[in-house]
Amino acid sequence: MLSTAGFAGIAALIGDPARATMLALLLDGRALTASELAAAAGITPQTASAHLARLTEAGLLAMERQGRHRYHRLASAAVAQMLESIMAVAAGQVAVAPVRPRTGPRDAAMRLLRSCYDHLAGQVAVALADRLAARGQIELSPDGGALTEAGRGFFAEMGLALPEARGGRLICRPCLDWSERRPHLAGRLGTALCGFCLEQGWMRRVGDSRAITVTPLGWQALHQRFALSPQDF
Amino acid sequence: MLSTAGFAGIAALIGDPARATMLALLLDGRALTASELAAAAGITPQTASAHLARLTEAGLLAMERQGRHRYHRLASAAVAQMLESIMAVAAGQVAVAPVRPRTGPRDAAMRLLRSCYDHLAGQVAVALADRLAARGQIELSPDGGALTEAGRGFFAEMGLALPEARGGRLICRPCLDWSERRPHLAGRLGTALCGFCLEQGWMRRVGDSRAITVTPLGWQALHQRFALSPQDF
DNA sequence: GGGATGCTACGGCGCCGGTCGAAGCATGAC
DNA sequence: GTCATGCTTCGACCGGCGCCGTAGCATCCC
Repeated sequence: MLSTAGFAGIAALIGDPARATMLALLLDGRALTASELAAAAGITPQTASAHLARLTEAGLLAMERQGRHRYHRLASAAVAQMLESIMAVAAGQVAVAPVRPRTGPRDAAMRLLRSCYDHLAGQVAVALADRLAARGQIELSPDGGALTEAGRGFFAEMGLALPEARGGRLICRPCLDWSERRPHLAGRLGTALCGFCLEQGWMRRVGDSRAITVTPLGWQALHQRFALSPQDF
Repeated sequence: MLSTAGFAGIAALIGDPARATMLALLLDGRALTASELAAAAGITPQTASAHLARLTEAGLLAMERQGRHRYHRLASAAVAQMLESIMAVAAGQVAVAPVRPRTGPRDAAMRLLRSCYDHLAGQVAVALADRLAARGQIELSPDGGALTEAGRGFFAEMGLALPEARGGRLICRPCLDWSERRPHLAGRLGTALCGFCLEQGWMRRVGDSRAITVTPLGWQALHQRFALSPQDF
């Protein structure tokens, strides 16, 4: 077959626990240094260096040098989507397993709200998508989605600049959440909405994790715009 | 992190060349026996048996016994989509590599038209999607897609029964083609269209490969309905 | 029944690759 | 200049896993 070799090679790269941890850490779209990634994966810098070189060589990561630091990030959205789809399958088989692994408070924050490459994921993100769908502002299915005229007006009134897609239609790609197992907003609309929430000060990244917190101003806005309150979660 | 362990485990399973070959072979959605898969992967039946047991255990494959045969197939569409997304990334890095691996006639047939789990892929499939988009019968983007009113009428006139999605909208998920690097029709519409072409005798599966050929009747229909001719490829 | 076929369980061999220690280069701080 | 920091390269160790041979179990044919 044409691409079986490269196919298995890519998967094998992701298959190593240390590399998988680093890739998962980069899934929020930010760029991290080799040292940070090494510490996160629990390996020495020299080992991480070899891993990062292979990942970059394979086209999964992109690297840019800045002074004596070298920042590594995911090479493309296609890579992020691949990682997400693997996580979705992995989460599915966890659900089959009888043992539900103990989840600490850090995981709780991650499950509530987090960044997913360039958009929002977690309970809040799923709830947002649900509200929009219930109001007929978007239409979602496992296979695709669309923004309705009502939705277009809603976002315009909110002050969110909506990029146009070919054909005059805005696109929202559903992204299967590994914790919720429900689709949420990705695509151009998901990216725009995520950026808007951060710019407006509604949400803030937490430390060096993928977790995101909603600010008091954010809860006010979510309540007003989406009828969502903290006690809903 | 919650799912890093299982995440790497899934990828490691796909990372082995023998298992990757078997999974790629099952990507057309059919169920094959352990012996067939062993022969395709170039390993002995006992080795294949161990591989298949692990893949089934992990929830990637489903197995059903029928007499003294045991048929293995992909466990879900989520698994198929995961494999496709990995192939898309793998194909992308091949394009970066300067060496274009030699492709035989079998690969040529695969590139022209093949099945992709439950829908069509390859040059013909991409051309079909292009025609529909150019006529305004569907709207495609890397993130999602939708069937327009014009498209709904077109398929109804053709005699294709269209399943309804929630919200009254039909969904066509774009699926990035590993050979063409362009989106083609997946989702409910893609599945329905693939089944329709096979039922009408427009296309036929070739042997035990994923390749699909267009019958003379099929070329006639493709010319009439989509203005596509064999010399277009 | 006897024999053939499809598949699986067990044991041992061999090797790929992940790991770290030590050393070598860069870049920046002073 | 001298030193410190961040990262990479090299060499060697070794654990894990893919592989097959042999044997055992289930199913079908005659």
